[in-house]
Amino acid sequence: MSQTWSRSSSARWCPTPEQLMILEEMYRNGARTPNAGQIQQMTAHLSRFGRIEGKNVFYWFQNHKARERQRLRRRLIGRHYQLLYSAPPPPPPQEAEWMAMPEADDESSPPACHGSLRTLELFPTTSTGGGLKDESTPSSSCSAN
Amino acid sequence: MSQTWSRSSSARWCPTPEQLMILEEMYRNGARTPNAGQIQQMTAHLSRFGRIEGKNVFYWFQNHKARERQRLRRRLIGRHYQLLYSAPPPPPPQEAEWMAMPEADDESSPPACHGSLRTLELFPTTSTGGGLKDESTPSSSCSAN
DNA sequence: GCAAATTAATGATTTATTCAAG
DNA sequence: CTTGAATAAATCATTAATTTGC
Repeated sequence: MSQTWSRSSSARWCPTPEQLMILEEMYRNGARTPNAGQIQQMTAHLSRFGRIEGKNVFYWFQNHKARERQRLRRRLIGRHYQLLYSAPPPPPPQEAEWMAMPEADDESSPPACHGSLRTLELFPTTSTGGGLKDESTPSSSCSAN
Repeated sequence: MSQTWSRSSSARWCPTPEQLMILEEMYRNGARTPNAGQIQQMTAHLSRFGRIEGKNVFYWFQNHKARERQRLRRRLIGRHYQLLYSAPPPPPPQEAEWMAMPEADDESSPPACHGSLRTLELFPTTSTGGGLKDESTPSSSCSAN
């Protein structure tokens, strides 16, 4: 798409310092994925400092968020886990009854860190709810939704 | 409580990048609520990359599923509140109205900087409701950063 | 000091997910 | 099982920094 924007219109929006400042401020204040209404307002106000459209604001937040995350991720990947084993059986049951858990909470380990690898081998995990046999799993056959 | 998990050995399982990747891959492949047999297999394979127990796998799936759901739910409800006409051409090149997002927030958890916030004057919500207009300062000097 | 070449940032598009509805 | 809604991730493309040679 070599759009020969011979015209003067910049091919793409270029934020003015003021706009950028405001955007960053909003981001710092928690704005992460503004909705249509918010974007409209933001755009309306930002346009006082230069030409800007809603999509620019939308994209800006998308990119900013994604890249911020990306950077964190990269800096964080330097961390090697491998803390080794921790034998003591935590509060939960052993591997024989844990399946009995009716309701697992929803706050324990935030799967945060990601790694970088691109080769996984999965065995046919057919979750057809009948493929495998559950040996000891007593009651509660947690039926998937 | 009784156990004084000194430091080191994290009291709770901490997935290695490889394990996390494999788990996510399995999730993507459809595994949502693996049964005992499946969990055993998964655990067996995952243990090649670090210490892990069946309950860890079980909990991981429970939490992952629950969080995905929660996240989506949040988006949808946020949308429901002001989903009047929000058209969705954010990605598309066409410029019209763009999208509608849930609400501002984050889950990626930026390092910190949340605590005290500051009274950011997010523009007085004056022109609320339609005053969409962007145009002013045609050629803005692109110079930021 | 400047201009071409190279690299780094970052705006804009496309693609792949997710869960929920029908 | 298929489709709808809405991203976020991955990718493309263009602008700005910088590096280099003169």
